[in-house]
Amino acid sequence: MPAKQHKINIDSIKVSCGDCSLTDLCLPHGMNGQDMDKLDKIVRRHQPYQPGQHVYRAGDPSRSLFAVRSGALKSYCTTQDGDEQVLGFTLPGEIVGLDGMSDGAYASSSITLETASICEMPYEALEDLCQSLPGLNRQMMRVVSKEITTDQGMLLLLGKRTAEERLAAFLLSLSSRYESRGLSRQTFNLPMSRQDIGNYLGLAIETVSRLFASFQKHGLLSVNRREIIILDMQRLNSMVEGCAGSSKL
Amino acid sequence: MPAKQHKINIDSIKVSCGDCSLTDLCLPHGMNGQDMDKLDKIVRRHQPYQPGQHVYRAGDPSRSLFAVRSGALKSYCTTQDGDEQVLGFTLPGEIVGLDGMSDGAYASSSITLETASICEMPYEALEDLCQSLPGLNRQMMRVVSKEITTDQGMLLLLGKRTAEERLAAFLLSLSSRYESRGLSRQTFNLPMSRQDIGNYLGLAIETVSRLFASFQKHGLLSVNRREIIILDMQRLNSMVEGCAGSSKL
DNA sequence: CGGAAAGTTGACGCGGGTCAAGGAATGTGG
DNA sequence: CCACATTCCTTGACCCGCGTCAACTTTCCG
Repeated sequence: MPAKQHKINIDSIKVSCGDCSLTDLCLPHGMNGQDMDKLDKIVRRHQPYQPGQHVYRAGDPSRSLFAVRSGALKSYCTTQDGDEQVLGFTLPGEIVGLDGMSDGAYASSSITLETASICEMPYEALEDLCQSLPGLNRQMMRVVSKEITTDQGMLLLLGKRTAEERLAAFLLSLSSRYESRGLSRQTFNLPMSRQDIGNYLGLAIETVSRLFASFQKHGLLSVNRREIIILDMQRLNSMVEGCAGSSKL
Repeated sequence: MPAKQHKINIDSIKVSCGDCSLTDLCLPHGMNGQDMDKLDKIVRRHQPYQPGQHVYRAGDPSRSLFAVRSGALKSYCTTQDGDEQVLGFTLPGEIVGLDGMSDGAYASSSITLETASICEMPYEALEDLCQSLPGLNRQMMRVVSKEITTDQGMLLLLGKRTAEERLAAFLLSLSSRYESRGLSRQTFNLPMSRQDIGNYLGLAIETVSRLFASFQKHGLLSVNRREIIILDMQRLNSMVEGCAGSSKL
């Protein structure tokens, strides 16, 4: 079975940055063909990651950024007393590994939640490329800056919002992110467990479960295990009104 | 009075990046004299900001980073329903304005808590300079990346820690940041109000007040309004054991 | 001196955490 | 194919940390 998978996937990953449908979310935004070729050369395309496989771990020497082409990742860090804090989820077209650029090692870990294909971009090569492509430099800054505002939106959520508002904001964030890559914004599958959701939102798993039940009871959602159907986008939106950064959370 | 202040301060701000004692915290880290001169040329040195004066506001077109030379800033954003979320405090040697690089406008506001002298560094000039100084480019990425890991440490704090642990972590963060710029790590003055602390840590102002009283009662601190003396660094540390990113919060 | 802003302290109640028990889906070996 | 275990999720009962409300004190500043 692994052998067969290889064959299939070697084909499917033979894609250049130019062909990738995620361009406007990923780094090459606004590049011309020639520049894209250069970027294309430094990107390493791995065979697909298995579910539960680490992309990198906290403390690993950091050498690359990773762009998700398909699948989903969970970023987290672990405290000394052993428990885990989920920092975020990465969907196709999004980038992880930014937190490794400060001191040579990743500050967090990143693990796949489902089978994923991922592009690796070594820092050094990116840096060199930035020297010749000012546009890339700016785009990288934009990505990093976006990450900061996203995290800050999350701070607001955790500091000021009720459990209900947090879950609503979380669902709307997923919805809009799926929509922006051409998928349905009403219907989608959660790639992560209740455990992960609760951890991420600073809530007990039981609270998450109760809220899903409550949302369903009030006609906001239809929930079946990990399948979500948003029935009343309006009211869901009104619950998080005033929350900044609904973009990615 | 404003006139007099002007005179005093024109003298005190006549300093080049080379002379600045904050070099290893600020951008010029590891630059040679010639490179420093170039950076020096693009830095705009303002006359001191008055307490309560905005450095920039959310929504303003973003053009520059700002390095704090003395004083202290508060960064915050405002929700649609009017309330404020404090995102962080900026001490001398630290930089704000990173969240403006993503889409041409600042996502947060920054205001002085006390009289402050601040260096302004326009993005464009920095970008140009990065083309000729690869070291600066890397250093900027490091600063931005650091900001991300800091915010993520804060997410952990808000998501998983009790009120007690949050305040302890906050005080230790201030302590180590003051120490790293040559001040006492035991004794310092809080530049911010209880209001700001509570807002930042996701706590009610009354809770903050009670915790200060409790810490004092147990011999951890001496608190007198905004003057803090840390009496038992050991035990304070043991309260936040396991929290990541105690560096800046 | 008066009025406002900042900080402290006590009483009370609720949101959501914790504990416990019980489904439902998926995997595993016989 | 079925017993059985395991993981994930749900639901109920209880209770505690911290937010809310309110009264008071202290400091600040004209």
